[in-house]
Formats: sequence, C-alpha cells, structure tokens
Amino acid sequence: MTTTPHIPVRDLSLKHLRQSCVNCSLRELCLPIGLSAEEMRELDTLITQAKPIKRGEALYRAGEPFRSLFAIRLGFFKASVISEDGREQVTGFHMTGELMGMDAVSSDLHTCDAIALEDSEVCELPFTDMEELSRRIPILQHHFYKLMSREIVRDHGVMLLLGNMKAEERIAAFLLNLSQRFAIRGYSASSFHLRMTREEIGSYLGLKLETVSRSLSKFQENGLIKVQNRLIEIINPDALKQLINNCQQ
Amino acid sequence: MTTTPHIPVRDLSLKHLRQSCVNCSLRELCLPIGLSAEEMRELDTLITQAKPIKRGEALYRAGEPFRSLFAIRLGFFKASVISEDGREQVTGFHMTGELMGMDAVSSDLHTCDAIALEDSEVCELPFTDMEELSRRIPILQHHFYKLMSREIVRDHGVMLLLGNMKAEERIAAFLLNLSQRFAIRGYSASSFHLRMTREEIGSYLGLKLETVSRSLSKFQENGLIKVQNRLIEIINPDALKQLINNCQQ
DNA sequence: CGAATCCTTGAAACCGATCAACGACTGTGG
DNA sequence: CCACAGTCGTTGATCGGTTTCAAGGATTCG
Repeated sequence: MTTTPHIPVRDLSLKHLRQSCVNCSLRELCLPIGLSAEEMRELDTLITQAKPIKRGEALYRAGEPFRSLFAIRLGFFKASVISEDGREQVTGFHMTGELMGMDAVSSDLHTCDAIALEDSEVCELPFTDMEELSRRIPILQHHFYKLMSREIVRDHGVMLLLGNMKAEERIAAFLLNLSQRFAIRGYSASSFHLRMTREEIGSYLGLKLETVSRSLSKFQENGLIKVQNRLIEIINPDALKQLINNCQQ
Repeated sequence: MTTTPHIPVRDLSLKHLRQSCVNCSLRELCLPIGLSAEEMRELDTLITQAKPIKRGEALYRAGEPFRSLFAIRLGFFKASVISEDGREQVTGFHMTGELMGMDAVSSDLHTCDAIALEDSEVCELPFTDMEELSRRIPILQHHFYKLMSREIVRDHGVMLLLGNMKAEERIAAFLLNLSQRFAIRGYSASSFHLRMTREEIGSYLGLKLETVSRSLSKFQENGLIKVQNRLIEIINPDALKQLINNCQQ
C-alpha cells in the first residue's frame, strides 16, 4: 500500500480531457508567446481536428514522407529508430503539449517511428503552411526556432546522461525528468504511471531491461521510491537528485 | 611509414584558404539552396568580417548571452558542456562550413562552450537579423529550419551510438564519420589529422581515454588503420563499416 | 633543453550484460 | 467469470568489457 493515493491513468486522461478544447495543445504551445486573437485564429485554421491514435499505433514511421509536425493534445508517445537488423533505440518519450516530428524537416522524410504508448490525440500542423504563417507572424517564427533549439538542448542532456552517468544515476535522472514534466502539466510529481516497458526505458537510457528492473528495486529497498509495476511513487526526490550529482563524480 | 602521403594540417588550411573568400562559409551554407545574387548580397550584409579564433580560445561559453550563430569559415571546434563539478561532456566536433550555436536559441543563453581546437575563423551571424531576413526570403527560412533539424538528427545518431554500441564500434563509427566529413570538404578521406585529444574523443563517445587508445592500437594491429599520434590513415574502411553493423547485433 | 601535456600499455577491479528460471499481470475468448 | 496464452517484470549467477590504477614513454611548446 502506498502512502499517497494513486491516480489511475484513466482518471488523468479524463481530467485533462475536461480542460481541453480542440487544438488546445498547439494553442497552449503558442499562447505563452503572446499572439493576438486574430493571430490565434489564423493559427487555428492551419490545424486539423484532433486525430486519435490508439495505443500501439504509429503516428508516423521512419522513411515516410514528411508533411506535418504533430502536437500531442493528449497521450504519450515514444520516438525510436530501428536499425537495419531490427535493434531499437528509443530517442525520446513525448507527452501532452509536446511537438513531434522536427527531426524530419532536414530530409523531408521521417527519421524515426512515433508510437503511441497509450490512447492519444494529436493535432496535425502542415509544415509548409506553418512556415508561411510564421513569415507573417515573426513571434511565431521565433517560437518555432526556439522549439527546435530546445529539442537540441534536450538531446545534449541525453548525450551527457548516456556518456557520463552510471546505470542508477541514469534511472534517477529519468524518474526526476518524468516527475518534473508531469508536474508542469498539473499532475502529481510524486506519483505517476510509467507508460513504457522496462525494455523501452532501457533502450532510451542505454541499459538492459534487467538493469532497469534491478535499479528500481534497489531504489525501493533504500526507500527512495515505491514501485508497483508501472506505478512509481517518488518518496525521496532529494536523494535521487544527490545520486545524480555524485555520479557525475 | 604510411603508404599514402600525409597532408600536414598547415597545408590543408592553406589549401582551403586559397579557395575561400570573406564570409564564404555561410555563403557555401546557403548557395545550394538557390538564392539570387540580390539575396546573396543581402545575406552578406548581415555577416561580419571573418573573425579569427586562436587554438584553445573560446568562441563562446555556456551562460553567455546569445546574439549570433557562428559559421565556421575555417578550422575545427569542439562543443562541450561542463557540469557543476567540472566534468566535461563533448557534445560535438564541428569543422569548416558548419554552423554553431543553434542550441542557444531556446533560452537566449549559450548552453555549451565552443573551443577552437586549431586556429580558426568564424563568421558571425546575428540571429535577429537572420530571422528578419529569412521572413523576406522563404527559402532561407526553410534552410535554417532544415539546419536545426539536421542537428537534431545528428544528435539522435550520437544517442544511438552511445546507447547501443560497444567501444570499438563507437571508435569505428567516429573515424568513418570524420573521414566522410573531410571528404565532403575536398580533403582526403583516408588520411587526416585528429584535432582533438584521446580524452576529448572519449568524452564525446562515452569512453575513457585509455579505451580510445587501446581501440586505435587494436585497429592498427589488425591492419584496419594506421595511427601516428593524431595522424590517422584509414586502410580498410569496409572492415570498419562491418564492425559497426556487427556490433548492433 | 626542460616541463607539461598527451599517449600507450599492463594488471586488477567493478559494473552491467548475458543467460536462465520463475512469477505477475494483461487481455482475450470460452 | 474463469482459464489461458502471451507479454512483462523480477531475481540470481556468471561472464565479459570497460574502467580504474599505475608506470613509463613520446610529443609539444615555451
């Protein structure tokens, strides 16, 4: 039994659904930058009605032609590259309010698969239309440069993690990162569901699934977290943070 | 003694210098996209005279305010993040014709250090000016989106390398990548100087310098390459390629 | 020429991967 | 509602690769 109440995934989704409106995720993505009502209307015309993606389905796959970015209105995705021999490298996990597909701009082809890890909804944003609009709305143009830059910074963080950290430090960093991102979206920072398997976590962190499992078990033994399958409760976030700093030696 | 003639670094630089004109690197960056002469002139007005950076000097450092991107007109840089405790993670090596600083757009602060690994020259490209110009030249705007996207794809490749490959596979991939980039710029693909230390290679690849050294020695034993300090001669590129594929199991 | 940095190589320790077995959970159909 | 199959997760034991520690040698630069 955990000490704080668990929030079922279903409830989280419904709660968010109630707060949502059509196209909200991209609106939210752009609201903070201060567009006028008129500009927001223009932005809305670009965006298709929210499109549902069932768990396990692909939003797009590597090699497909690129037409649009996708804003996640609701749900959870993994992005991954499959090498010729079938080996999978997860390059990121993406949740509500985040934008996917920016890697595809470079070659007009998607370079990775985007798979829904729970039933999700996305807003499609045709890229050439967005480019055209962003020429008329400078702040929008700047915002998209920023979004792409943020993706680069995020990737550098992962590179640092993969290059410098030990297994337990990686797991700790991963849990804290998820926790923070849930918190930003108004969910509990201390109690959340993992949408992905241990193997997918391992792929993302450069570890084997057994190592992920062992690390989680050890954290639980030491009272840092509680684990019940995919339900994580963070009990001592400071200890997790300290773990990361120590590990960078 | 090597079988093909070694090209001293000095010669490489001079050779390139002769082909170069002021601001050439950014022009080259943008020429393939088909700007008119008039548009190229406009682009040129943005760009400052080439600015020299001596070996060991910083082009910028993490935390400094961001004003400009930098196109490397000539030379070789490393980009790296220093963690609070002084540990360094090299996030990339950048050579002539490449653009640096795109990570800084997200926060208006540079997020990494850019250090010249040989005497270099850069063209400064004020970002707000570029944004303004790119609104008037759609193809330029698209090109910059592409450049940032390319950086994301590149980082995903490094993540795959760090997450999936063994030490020797990483080194092989690193050498082939350098080889290819030199070849694109008209230098020898089979014989080139490493501008960075073993430690910097290790930092980039998530390995210790001893491991880098050992892998290079082993490749030499097996006749894949020749190593003389920082001079690398690739003798059997196919064997290196095969090494990478095998390692992804 | 001398000092500092960089590189190489060896031996031992350690961490994570691998192999293996079992248990738990999920979802489906009877 | 239960049974079942398949996927997912845990844990143990062993193995292997990379790191660590250490020493010596080479190169570079002032």
